[in-house]
Amino acid sequence: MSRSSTGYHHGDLRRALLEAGAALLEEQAPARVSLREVARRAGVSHAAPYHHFGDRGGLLKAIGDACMGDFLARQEDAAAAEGDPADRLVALGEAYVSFAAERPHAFALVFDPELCPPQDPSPERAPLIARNEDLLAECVAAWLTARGRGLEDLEALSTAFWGAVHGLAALVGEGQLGREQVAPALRALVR
Amino acid sequence: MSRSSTGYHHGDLRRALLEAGAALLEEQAPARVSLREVARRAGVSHAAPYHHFGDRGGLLKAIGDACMGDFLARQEDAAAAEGDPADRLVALGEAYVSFAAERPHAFALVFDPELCPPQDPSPERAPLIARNEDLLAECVAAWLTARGRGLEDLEALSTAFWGAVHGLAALVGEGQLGREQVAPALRALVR
DNA sequence: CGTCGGTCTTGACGGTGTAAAGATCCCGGT
DNA sequence: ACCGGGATCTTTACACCGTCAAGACCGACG
Repeated sequence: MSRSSTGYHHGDLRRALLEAGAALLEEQAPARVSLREVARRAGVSHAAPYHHFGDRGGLLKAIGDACMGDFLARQEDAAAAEGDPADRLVALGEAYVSFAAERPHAFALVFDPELCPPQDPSPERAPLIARNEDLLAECVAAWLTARGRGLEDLEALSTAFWGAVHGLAALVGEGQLGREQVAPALRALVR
Repeated sequence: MSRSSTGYHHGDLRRALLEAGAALLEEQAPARVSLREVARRAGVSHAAPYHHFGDRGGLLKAIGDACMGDFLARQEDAAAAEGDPADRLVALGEAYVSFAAERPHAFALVFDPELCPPQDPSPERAPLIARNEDLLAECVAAWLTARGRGLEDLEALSTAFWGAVHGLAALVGEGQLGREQVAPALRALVR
């Protein structure tokens, strides 16, 4: 079960399909990545993917899990920086937005409710979501205490900040906003 | 060119297709509304739509224009209410979000960059967009002056508020957020 | 009354997702 | 050593989709 392709049996088809699908996703929107094209790029027949992922949704969901990992990793890098809590919050937001700007289709996939249903996420994805929520709440809490405010509004402010950051990211990813408009908006938000 | 369907010539096919498409959009995501199903529901052959809309994208774009009209109308109703500028801002946001919650597929269509490109919007849509931006800026400006602040941050704060409201709407429409989480978040935002 | 142009239908093509059946190969038990 | 079972991959087939080309139909205008 190694990497050698012995002709008939591929050896590592699952990974190859995931990579081909991810590559395709960088070029086209999730709705446009087709099972058959992914199989074509992986050099196998169009029905081969069915053994590893139940159907098209399964493949896209698995790709979405990988994208979610990248997405979280970028946010953690940004939030790991030292500095003023307000700057950290802005950095987290800019990381969120920059992912959506640079990989709009991956971003769209991660939040596609049909492909990646937020209810009962995959076992691989659930911890990433939890970690992301913790990261957000932690940054907001640090910002609150740095401003001498209590934590009674933590939840409301966390979802508000998530909303703001997610909205800016979506608008940039959809081409409604220029990327240069994001930083001023974020700075205005954290006062 | 009236409403009678004389058997062969429909008489008002364009409107009928728009209505059938809009109805289908209430049930399914934009990616899943098919030209053929719309034609089926309108009682015509599968190629009939091509005379009125160039292709599938044309039909979806026209439906999207209508949805944008509904969307703007709802925001204007909300912002027309009297009261504290902060409350007006919250009301505008809740109208924005409630549209996304009640008609998630219409909301998704309006902001779909492939179907409804934000660059060179249709002549029917452009004034709606402009009106919407004015409405937002006006509400934010009133809120700013009510709080005794100058208007130097108007643009940044307008896009920040747009982002927040759009993000909350998207997250609710995608099922990531419960609708009951929105109002507290909005109130926390306007302080 | 004829014919002309717009409206709608029919039929075809290539692409898609999916299911069923067949081919091929690896692996474990004898 | 071998051979049989099960996993992997291919082939074939079907229904649906968007799109195009050709034809049928009808209203309107000469």
